[in-house]
Amino acid sequence: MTPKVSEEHLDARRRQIIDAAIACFARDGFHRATMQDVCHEARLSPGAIYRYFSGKRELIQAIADERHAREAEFMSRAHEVGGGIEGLRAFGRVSFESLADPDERRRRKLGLQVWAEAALDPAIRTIIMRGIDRSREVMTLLIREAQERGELALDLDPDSVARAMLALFQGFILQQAWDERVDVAAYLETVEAFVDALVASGVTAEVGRP
Amino acid sequence: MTPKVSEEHLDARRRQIIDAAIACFARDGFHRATMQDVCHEARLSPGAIYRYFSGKRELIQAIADERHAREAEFMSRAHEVGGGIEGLRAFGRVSFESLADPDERRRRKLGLQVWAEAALDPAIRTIIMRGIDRSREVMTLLIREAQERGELALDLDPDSVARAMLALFQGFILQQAWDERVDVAAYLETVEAFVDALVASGVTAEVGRP
Amino acid sequence: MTPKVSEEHLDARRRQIIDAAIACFARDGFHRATMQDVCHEARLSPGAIYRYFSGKRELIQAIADERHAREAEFMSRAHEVGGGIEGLRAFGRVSFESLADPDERRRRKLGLQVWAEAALDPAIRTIIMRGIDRSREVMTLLIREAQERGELALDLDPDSVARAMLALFQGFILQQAWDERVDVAAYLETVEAFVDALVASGVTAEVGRP
Amino acid sequence: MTPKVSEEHLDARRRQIIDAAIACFARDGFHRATMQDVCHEARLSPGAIYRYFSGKRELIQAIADERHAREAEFMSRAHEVGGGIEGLRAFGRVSFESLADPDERRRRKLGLQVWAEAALDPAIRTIIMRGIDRSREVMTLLIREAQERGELALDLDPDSVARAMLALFQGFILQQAWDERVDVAAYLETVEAFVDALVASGVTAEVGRP
DNA sequence: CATGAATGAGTGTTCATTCAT
DNA sequence: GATGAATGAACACTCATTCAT
Repeated sequence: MTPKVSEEHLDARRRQIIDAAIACFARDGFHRATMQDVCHEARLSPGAIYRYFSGKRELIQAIADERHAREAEFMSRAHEVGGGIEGLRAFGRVSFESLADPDERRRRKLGLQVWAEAALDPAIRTIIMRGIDRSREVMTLLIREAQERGELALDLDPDSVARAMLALFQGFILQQAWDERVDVAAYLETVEAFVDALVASGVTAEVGRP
Repeated sequence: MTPKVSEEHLDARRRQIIDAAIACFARDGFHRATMQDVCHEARLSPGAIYRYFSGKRELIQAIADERHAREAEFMSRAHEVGGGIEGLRAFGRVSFESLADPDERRRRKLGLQVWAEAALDPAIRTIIMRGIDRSREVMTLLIREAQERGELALDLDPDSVARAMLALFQGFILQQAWDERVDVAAYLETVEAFVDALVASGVTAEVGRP
Repeated sequence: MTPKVSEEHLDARRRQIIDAAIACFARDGFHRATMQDVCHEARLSPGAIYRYFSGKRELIQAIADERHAREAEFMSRAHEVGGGIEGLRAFGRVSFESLADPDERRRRKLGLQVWAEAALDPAIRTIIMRGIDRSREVMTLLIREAQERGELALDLDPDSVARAMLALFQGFILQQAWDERVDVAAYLETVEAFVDALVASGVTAEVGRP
Repeated sequence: MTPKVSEEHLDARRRQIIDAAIACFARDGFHRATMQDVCHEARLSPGAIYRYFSGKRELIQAIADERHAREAEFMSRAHEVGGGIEGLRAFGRVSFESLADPDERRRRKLGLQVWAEAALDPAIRTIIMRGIDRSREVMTLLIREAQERGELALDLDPDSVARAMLALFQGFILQQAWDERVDVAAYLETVEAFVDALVASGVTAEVGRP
């Protein structure tokens, strides 16, 4: 009647399985990787895995969920730093810096599989959209703040700018998934130059007005 | 004695099969879509399809190849318009305008599957990289031209800028794959605002120097 | 109404197809060799082949039939030479000498496929049994003649001796199918020594009787 | 925690599958018999069978391997009886007596399929040659022994005689595969008469020499 | 709780055969 | 007569999932 196994044990098992699944899915993709592969990687039997997850689909969703939670964490950290342009910059820096970690890079590669799956499976889409929409909202907020502070031109559509900032990150993830050697630092510098230019032109425009 | 069907017939069959495959793969993904699905969609028997393609893998590669060819066509069109910033702008416009076509949007959605596959399968990667690297090279060239003409700041790394421009496009494809309702026009306007800002700040910097 | 194509043409086509089939079946076996293989080997289309043979099965049967005819020819040649032991010896020599020809060896290898098929398919069995039973009958006859002439002991069962002589040939075919290097001449010599011994002991027994 | 089934269970399953395969393959041949047939015969699912054998090919090889092991057993039994001619005779008797068992006869019929396959597939060839070469070596040894003891003429080539003895057995297997009704006892008697004759003529020759 | 043997529907693919041209 | 594109019923094999132990 009372739980025979501690809560920690259960959590540890879940972690063990999710980590194994991440390893397998990142290596071979969701569809080529088999549940047997995950079992071997986790050093667990199929029965054990099916005790924690109802099936492959749920395992994929759990992984997508994890990514979303991590994304949300980045969000909050960015917001702590400050508002307006400064917050936006912090957000970008935090995001790109994470790509230096090879472990995170592997996760991102898996993230690409999730993105593709999201385009086909509404359940996955809902999960990842929660994270991405949240990011966009935070950025939209920061952009509006920047506009209010006069750091950014008022005629820019905050939502589109947020989408563009997001695209600059997502596109880089793609390019890095295909070729590990791309220079993160140089790219980040360029992204910051974009922001600088946007700010500069905004100010100029402001100043230029009578 | 010569019932050999015409070359056109053969080409038409190939098209028929590829179109059916695109429909199926875009709907269900490469892995969930079965060859039987493709057969039904193409109203052809398995044997017929295997006469034109050696297997599912080759079908996927043929589709990836097509995308690459289409991409290359966009390239050349952009280059015709002009050099420097003007060429870059044309390139963006042509690319984004294509996204208005619902048929092209379906293809882009499938393209996302190809991107994910490319991260796992070197053969697919090679195919799509041909197209993407070509795009990047053309853009890098246009950016260098713009720098020489004084349209763009000299301290920008042309390759990274090209990557960023590409990312602005790729990221948008992603976002559109998840939510069809995103506003293409507004996004394009913002991307152009980015370019304007970059040009403006480059000129200013130039002018500002003694 | 009148045949547009000469009888010779038809026969030539049949030969062309059978030869191609022999080549393919000897190389890969009946089951692994495809009708397409036969088509390529014969430089003919499937439609053409199906005009001459109703299917793969009939093609196999036609090949088995050919072997039977060839076997029957050996028979008659052996009988021409003479009766009794001399005929038996001639029969053996003719049979084994044919194995020196590499082309015939290839045919024999195919013959092994036919033997295996005969154990499963009554139609094939009937065909090959016609040839083999005929051989046995001829040999039984020769053995009886030899017994009547006092060349062979009377207590030998003619049918069993014929079976044994046949087995000495068939077993060698098998061994040669697995290893081409076996020494035909040495083997033939041994078989003849067997016959000599049989004759010698038969004579001795005869002489030994009061 | 330890639901790992016993080693015996695993062995029993292997047997169950091999027996089912033998039944199917003997009935329809390797190529006409489907894995589904084997599944039904074994009352097991495809997945279960593929847990024990990697494919149809391995199943065939396992069956060939079994035959080889059985052959080797006959060998050793024959050798126990004695050396020289007596051993050779024992060898023949043991081999032919086994053919009285209908179960063994079914296995021999399947053996014919293996022989045919061996002529095409080097892997199968290697397996069966191990058994057959071993038999030949043992027989060659016995023949040499017989020659040393003066039981057999010295001018006989031991290897060829061994081949001939083997052929007498193999050829009979063939003939029995096509027609079950052949008289094993009569044939064995004839084979023994051959050996008697060989011995008699050898001794005579020996004695006849000054 | 965990195991892993077993399931069986479903996969990509083949190939003997047909038939419009 | 001949062609070869097309058919479609199998085929060998896989793998997510279950359940007796």
